[in-house]
Amino acid sequence: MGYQPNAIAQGLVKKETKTIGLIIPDITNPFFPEVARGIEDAAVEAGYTVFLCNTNWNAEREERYLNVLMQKQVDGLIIGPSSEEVSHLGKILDSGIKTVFISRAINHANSTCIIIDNVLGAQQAVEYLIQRGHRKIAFVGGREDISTNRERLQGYTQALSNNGLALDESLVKTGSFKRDSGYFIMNQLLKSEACNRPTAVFAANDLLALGVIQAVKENGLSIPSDMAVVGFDDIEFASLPEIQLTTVAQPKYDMGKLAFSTLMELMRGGGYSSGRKILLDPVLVIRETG
Amino acid sequence: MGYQPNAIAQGLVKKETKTIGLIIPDITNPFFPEVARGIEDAAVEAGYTVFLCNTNWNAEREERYLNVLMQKQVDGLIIGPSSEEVSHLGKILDSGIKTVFISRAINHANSTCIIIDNVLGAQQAVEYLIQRGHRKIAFVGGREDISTNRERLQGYTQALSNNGLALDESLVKTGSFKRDSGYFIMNQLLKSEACNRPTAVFAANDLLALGVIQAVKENGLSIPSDMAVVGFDDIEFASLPEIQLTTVAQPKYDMGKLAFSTLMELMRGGGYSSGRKILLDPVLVIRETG
DNA sequence: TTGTAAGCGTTATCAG
DNA sequence: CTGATAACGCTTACAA
Repeated sequence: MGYQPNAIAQGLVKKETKTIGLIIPDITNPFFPEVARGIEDAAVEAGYTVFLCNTNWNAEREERYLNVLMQKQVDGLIIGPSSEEVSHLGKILDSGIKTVFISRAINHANSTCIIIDNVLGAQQAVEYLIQRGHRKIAFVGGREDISTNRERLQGYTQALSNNGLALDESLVKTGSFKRDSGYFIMNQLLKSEACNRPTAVFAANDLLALGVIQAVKENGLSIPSDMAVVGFDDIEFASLPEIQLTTVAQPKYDMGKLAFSTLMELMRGGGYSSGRKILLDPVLVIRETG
Repeated sequence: MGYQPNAIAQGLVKKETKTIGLIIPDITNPFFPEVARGIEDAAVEAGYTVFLCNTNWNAEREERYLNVLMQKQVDGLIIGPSSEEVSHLGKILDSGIKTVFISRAINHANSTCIIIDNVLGAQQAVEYLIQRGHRKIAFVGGREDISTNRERLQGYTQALSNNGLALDESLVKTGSFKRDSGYFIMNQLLKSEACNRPTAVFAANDLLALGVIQAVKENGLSIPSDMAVVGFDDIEFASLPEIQLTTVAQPKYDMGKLAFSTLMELMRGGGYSSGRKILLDPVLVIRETG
């Protein structure tokens, strides 16, 4: 007869809200909506509502969302951390609220996280480039303080040294994980004498790669003959016929599903899964830009 | 001293949760993240937390989210409806919860909504195509039962009749608002005899246009000489140098900000803004596909 | 089986 | 001005 139970009062007594919070750094990067969809599909199926919060790579905003969600007694949290500044994140862990980290680990002993093997992925990408004959390969990265970036950089340097190539610091540039940053960095890289220029670029994500490609084309060079470009993530647009970006694919949607089921285990009290690090395998998708 | 007020108990007595719900049909379509960001930025500034829910164009899921959000006593709701089936939406309005509809109006007397003039936008796009000499222009639409689609179709037919062109039913096709749907429809359209083929396509959104373009290219035709394509929305990827999609732009981010400030007015009890329909102006962005 | 009372963590009100 | 207390709407446990 039109009666709606009041979930607030319910939550007060049951100490369970059938609600989880999802915090991501950039809803505008197609990578995150894809994992969010995986999480949401799994959550809906299990009777949960997910509250998606976007921090815009802003640590303050992240902390604020964290507090609000905790106050609101969400039963669990899935966080794609926007910084390595773990002081506020550590507080969460210690407060006992069930949390799963995605896409990047944080420095906390028993944090549960689901990440991709960034080192391996980057290494595969760069080794592929080397195989194709490239010797001067640039690294165009995102934010320096983000582990994702550090790990992909590590894979890059590892691939170089595995193949007896020296690391040229002038070919390593970082900015933010956005398209305009890739565009800006690549334009800088192209300013140097033609003989010192890289012949290939490994970009730390697809958005950066898209910016790199734009800069390359605007400078009258063609891809991949003058400049090979490889990205990371395999967002949907990477497969467009006009783009055909060679990139390291992450299982985005499945990562989301896995994140929720792992959180579910945690919430059900399966303490054994706490502190678990789940490492997923990347796969290099070869298309036409590199 | 580490004390966190319990927002649940607070909400119970204060009947205010400093929380709003945002329901959108497809987080995977870059159009929505962009408006969500506008909403979120405005909300955070005003001390609100926004709970983003993605219905996947699924009316059942929409209703479910609606109920949960109502139970949770969100102070307000911003909804991008995923269907015109307003029975459950009407219930919401009648329950008195402050609501702003975005991107499509619903059939309810005093609903407040922020929409773009779809008829005008489509008309501009198609008239541009006619101006460029096209006589056989196809309409590739999204879901038939969505007003957005109907209105854009209406603009299309209006542009034709304004210019003394007959409406050819065989050139009007609808599916869903996704890329694969555009791809599928265009392939069908290209099956007909070359002489009956359209020379231009107006797609009801950019995702569809991207699918159309893919089909056209795979059939060995070039754009825009063999087939001109115009989209709708102006998502970020439309401006990529490889894409350069001609499209009808919507002020996505500002639409989000406006949606929140309008909701704020409603929540503050400014009854005068209830039932208001805010109609935004589209602008045709001419690039290289048409 | 049906009904009543206690308590969840706040805030707001009303005596003192 | 301060400190005790009712009330918010529900669930659950226990008594009738």
